[in-house]
Amino acid sequence: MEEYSEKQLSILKVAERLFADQGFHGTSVRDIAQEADVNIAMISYYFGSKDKLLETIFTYRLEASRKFINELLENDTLEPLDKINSLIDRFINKMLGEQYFQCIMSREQLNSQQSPVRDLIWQLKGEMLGLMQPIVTNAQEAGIFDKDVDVEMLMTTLFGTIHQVIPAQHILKKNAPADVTTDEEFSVYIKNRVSIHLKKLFKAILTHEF
Amino acid sequence: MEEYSEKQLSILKVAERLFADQGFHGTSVRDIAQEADVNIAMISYYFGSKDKLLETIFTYRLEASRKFINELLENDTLEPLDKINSLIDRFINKMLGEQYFQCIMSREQLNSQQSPVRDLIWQLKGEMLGLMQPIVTNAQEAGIFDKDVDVEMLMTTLFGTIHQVIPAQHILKKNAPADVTTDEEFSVYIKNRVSIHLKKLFKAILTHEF
DNA sequence: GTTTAAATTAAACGTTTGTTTAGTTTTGTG
DNA sequence: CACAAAACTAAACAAACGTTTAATTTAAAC
Repeated sequence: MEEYSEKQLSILKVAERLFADQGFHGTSVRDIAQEADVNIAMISYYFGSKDKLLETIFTYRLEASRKFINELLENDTLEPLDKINSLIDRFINKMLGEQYFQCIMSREQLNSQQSPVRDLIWQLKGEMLGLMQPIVTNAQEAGIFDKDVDVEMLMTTLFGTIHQVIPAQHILKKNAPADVTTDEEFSVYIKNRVSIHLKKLFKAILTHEF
Repeated sequence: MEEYSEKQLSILKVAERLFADQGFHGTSVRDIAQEADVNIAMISYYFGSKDKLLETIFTYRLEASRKFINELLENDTLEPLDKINSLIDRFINKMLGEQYFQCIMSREQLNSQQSPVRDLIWQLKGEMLGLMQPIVTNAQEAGIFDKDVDVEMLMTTLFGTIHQVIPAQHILKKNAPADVTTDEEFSVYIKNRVSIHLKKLFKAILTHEF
């Protein structure tokens, strides 16, 4: 784990935003350099290449995701459903808190030809499945959760819903209550709405209660 | 609605696949021309430009989607839940049957700067919400569905789950039963698995039954 | 068979791409 | 101050990009 200078962090931040908004190939290093207010050559100088820059963003973000997963594992005192609910809220907060990166992930996971970045994505997804699976299995054996649950599909729904909410925010903003005006208010509003929705979904499927 | 020659259709087909696999900016017109076995100049000759080519793919596919929606509206004799189930199955079949195009949609809906293509996507999504909303509302008034349902989020989950399944198929293929070997068998298997999952989800949320 | 339009081609167009070079400035150290 | 290493810059690089041109072949109509 390296440390990055302010300038490097500025490049990473700008690159993440532009890659999210316009795609990797839709963003030129000149765009990045201009918005980050650095010389073009600095990007190669710091990160080696444009590809390596993307990889740097990924290792940087995914390292944080690993920490995030390990923190989730420590909450071992909660009831199974509370554990699931806590997990849902944390996922929503994490993913909506790094929307630019999640956009890049959405894009990169679609690439057919395998790449270092693509491999990292699916490896992490596997780890997240491995996080939820035992919680569900244990609760099933304790007779708390329904036996007949497709956990892999449930995770797909969790990620899919959040990944779908991110680009849909323009639309959701229009239909939001009138008292939601600022960006911060909307952020709270949308997180809460997704949270309620997903918790209801999971509870219904896992416990057959409402 | 125009008719396209075999050569034009060949270009459209190849372009759709490559745009899905590598992204729009990640695919060059030379790539498309080579794989479609036509001269590079033919793409501009037929479609005007690379951008127009993408737009052509969209108008072509979205026209079919409109027909698809109208067909759904005709099934007016079914019970509300059967109507929802039919809708789920048709969506799964449609979207998994045109996976390349759905990949392109997944990518393009992430673009921040508005474009003809982006507008078309969200317009269609609005229409699909408008398709499901009355079904749910009517059943709610008849006391068949739960009053407290976030239909917009439910649609988000529907699309999100299917859009997430598409790139996850490599992984899901590994964990598939041993008797699923051919591509056709896997296609049936995965459609069925998603169908069961989503129907269960919708039934639980809408009717509080299992 | 001749003529006219459409289809097709190879080559070239001017940009833009990511990257590198060679030179300059800044920084830190003895 | 002197000096070496790091940081930074403007310019140039070759390659790839989407598009157009001008010439040629094919097809259709009379």
